[in-house]
Amino acid sequence: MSNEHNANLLSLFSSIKADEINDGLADTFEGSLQGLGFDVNNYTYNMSDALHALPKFKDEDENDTIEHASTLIISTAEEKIPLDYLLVAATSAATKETEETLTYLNQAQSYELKLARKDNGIGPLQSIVRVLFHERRMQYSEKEQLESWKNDHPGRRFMDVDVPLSFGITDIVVHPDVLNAVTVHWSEKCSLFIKVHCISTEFTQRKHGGEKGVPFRIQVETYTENGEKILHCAACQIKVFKPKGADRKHKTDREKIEKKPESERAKYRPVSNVTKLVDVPLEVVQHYLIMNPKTVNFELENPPDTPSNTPIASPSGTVKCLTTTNVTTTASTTIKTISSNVSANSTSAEVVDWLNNNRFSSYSRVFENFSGSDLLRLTRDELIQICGLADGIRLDNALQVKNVRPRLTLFVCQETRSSRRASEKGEEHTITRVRSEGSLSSADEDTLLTSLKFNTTKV
Amino acid sequence: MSNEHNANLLSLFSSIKADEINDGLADTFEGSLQGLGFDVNNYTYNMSDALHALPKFKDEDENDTIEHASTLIISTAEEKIPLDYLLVAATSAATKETEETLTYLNQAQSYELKLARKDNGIGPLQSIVRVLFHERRMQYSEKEQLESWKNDHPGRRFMDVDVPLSFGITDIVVHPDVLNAVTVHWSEKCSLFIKVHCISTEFTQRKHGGEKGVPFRIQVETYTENGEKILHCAACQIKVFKPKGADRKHKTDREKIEKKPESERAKYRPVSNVTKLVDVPLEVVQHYLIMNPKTVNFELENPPDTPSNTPIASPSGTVKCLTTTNVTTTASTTIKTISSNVSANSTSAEVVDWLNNNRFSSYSRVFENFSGSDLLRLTRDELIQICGLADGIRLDNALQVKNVRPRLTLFVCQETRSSRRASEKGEEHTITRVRSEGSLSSADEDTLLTSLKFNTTKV
DNA sequence: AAAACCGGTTTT
DNA sequence: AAAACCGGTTTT
Repeated sequence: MSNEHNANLLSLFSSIKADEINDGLADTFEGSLQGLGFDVNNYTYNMSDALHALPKFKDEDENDTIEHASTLIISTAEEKIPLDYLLVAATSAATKETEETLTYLNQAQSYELKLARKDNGIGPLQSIVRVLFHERRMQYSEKEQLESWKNDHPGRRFMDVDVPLSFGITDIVVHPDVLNAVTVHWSEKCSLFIKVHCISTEFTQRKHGGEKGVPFRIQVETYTENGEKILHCAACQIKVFKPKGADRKHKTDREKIEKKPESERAKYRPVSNVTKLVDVPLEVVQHYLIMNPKTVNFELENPPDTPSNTPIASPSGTVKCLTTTNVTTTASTTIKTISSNVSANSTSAEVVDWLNNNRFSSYSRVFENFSGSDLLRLTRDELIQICGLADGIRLDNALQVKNVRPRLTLFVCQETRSSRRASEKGEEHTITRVRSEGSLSSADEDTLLTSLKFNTTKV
Repeated sequence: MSNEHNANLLSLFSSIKADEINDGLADTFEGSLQGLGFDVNNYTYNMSDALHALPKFKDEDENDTIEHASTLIISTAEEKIPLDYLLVAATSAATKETEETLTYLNQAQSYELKLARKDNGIGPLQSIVRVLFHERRMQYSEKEQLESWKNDHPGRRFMDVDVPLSFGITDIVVHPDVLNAVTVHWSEKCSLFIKVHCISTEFTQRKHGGEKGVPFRIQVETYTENGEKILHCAACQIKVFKPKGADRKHKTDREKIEKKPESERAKYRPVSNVTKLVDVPLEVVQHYLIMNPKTVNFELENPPDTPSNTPIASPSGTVKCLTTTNVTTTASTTIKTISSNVSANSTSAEVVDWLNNNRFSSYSRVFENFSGSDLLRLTRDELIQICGLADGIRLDNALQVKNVRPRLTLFVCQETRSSRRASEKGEEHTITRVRSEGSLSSADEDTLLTSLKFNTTKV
């Protein structure tokens, strides 16, 4: 709750020598974090590289001890709020005990992600579910990778939530500019069904077969209801294959392990039908911010129990959001582009008016005899055929948006098709209210801005 | 020699019903052509589809007999000028006797292509060596495929001749706009060492591993010295793999065949260390012209011995080039862009002048202290680093051109680097004169225009 | 759904 | 240079 101690973690990092982290810290970490299933080297390398990337990093500070950093990370591994995230998908048989778990997913297939709270002390929560690159190397170029993927898959998202299947959620928020994350509001426990659309081989260098796919991670961060403070974070490593690819990979993994002698086999993790997301120390979450120079800070609750004489360890150190202005501006611009809308009751004259008012005037002749329902009946692919790729997608998106709240940076996910699908299946769900109207508090807005800052440099 | 009978083969094709060719003609052909190693169905399908593509094709002409076409093709299979082309690369073990030979090549590796004349009756020859798509489907979109490949590989050619290794050639002509063919002049016999840079998987639909690569063909056409008349044509099917891929493919083919029972194995072709190019009836060569509506006719010698009452079979029927004007105009435009040139003796002032006069003025400051030899010493990659991809390649190309003959559509290949490489190796070659000066007769020009018309719609 | 194929890539 | 790996694709 306290904002008075704005300790900037960057100032700590600038006092640690990178080589010392690489050489000595990994060993120190390993014993403490291995039980959590972390690839410790991954994090230390990340941090080392992040330090190199920082403009203010100074080699002459090498006299400082590394105890600070060590204390920092280990201390925050203690959980203050017990939360559990479980991905219902099997782990690979080919990962050793010393390695992080690896879970194979099929592209666009729905997998259940269970979020559960194990205490009763606090109110409703909101969680951000992200698909990130698992490797430092890729995280550095995340913005470019996302941008390039966006160009190759116009109108597509990195990940989606299968809303009709999901339950226990009071709200779900999908920002159209943040392709790799969604925010869900929930209370006691909930199940999200997530679909990942990007596949691991799309980010390899040559994009030809034969290359190992790039690993992603699914990361869940949980914040207080107002989104002001991060409470908890956990993640698991995944690889995403073309449909059926995950099954085949599981099979070849099994065959590979079965061929090994018993002594070798003992080194591997037992396969599990579900993947438990492993806690990420909240300081490590900072790492993703460091990756991106324009998204510097975020707010922390339960700060590290570090001695108060270290640069970072102000007892309740919270870091206030900084550069929110640009984000808000850009987002509200986006909103304007799809402000009013066509309904199934619209006449053809109203359709033409709407087209003209929404920069689709070059298509008003094409659609001059279309009623609202005629237009709404067109599929995305048909719209693309008629209007071309870019405008077709834009028109489809515009037609799907039901209500738009001005001045708000959030968008509603396209519930119509999903809901229809759900009722066809006759499935029952607990509250799966999709937020489509009403206003948000400024606190809500802050939370999403935090979300934006994690994953994009310019929105 | 006679130009008086300008029988247009297209007029014949428009009188044949496509279905009849598909249904009956293949059988008729098979016996006659199988000995030549042709995939007869391939040609008949090609022709059938070509007919469908012709605007003037008329279904009501179905009363015409198919005898004409049958006679036409078989009669021209008789060789009038005995020529032999041999590609020194092994055939696949996995092709059946009923199938055409298939030869695997590694990308960018030099393979010897031996051209030999078996008579002494005629003067010097010129041959066009092309890399084409083997399949009808791909041939239809050849222009688009080439264009797209060009964009993905700026400054690269489909195929090249390794000039230092080659011998017996009196001249070699590489047109910068025709990426998939070269013209060589020779007399008795010669050996070209050809390198193919495009690989078969680059033209599959998804470009991911797992897809069978698209087959190409190497086709050699030989013309009279003045290039006016085609004497002979032969081809072989190839697949091009990334380096070493051909060797691996040969190995897996062998393993695949060895697993089969003897009865099955008998159906396969014996492997050969060399690939003999199989004669293509000259009328079939027309097929490639039909593929492309803008490149209609070419000149024929030794016309088919068909009855004179058929539309096509004028006894010495030659077809005169038609739409040469566009080609010539465009080509001479190209020439202007690299008209004057920098020599090793140029002063830095002359270099700047040249840059300014050749639309490189934005780089004249960068190179203001470069003498001609300084500039010429830069590698292609260095030029790209300095000027960016497009201009770097353009500058490299411009600098490599030694002499430019105005009004001529031919360009000299870049002999400097190759020659240097050759002398380093200390290899001996017979006359490998690269044409770099002097003028060409208008007959030469005609030949190359023919070349152009085969492979490009707009030059 | 499972198995085989395919050819680029990486390892040995 | 040869063998194994990799994961998308095609066949069964």
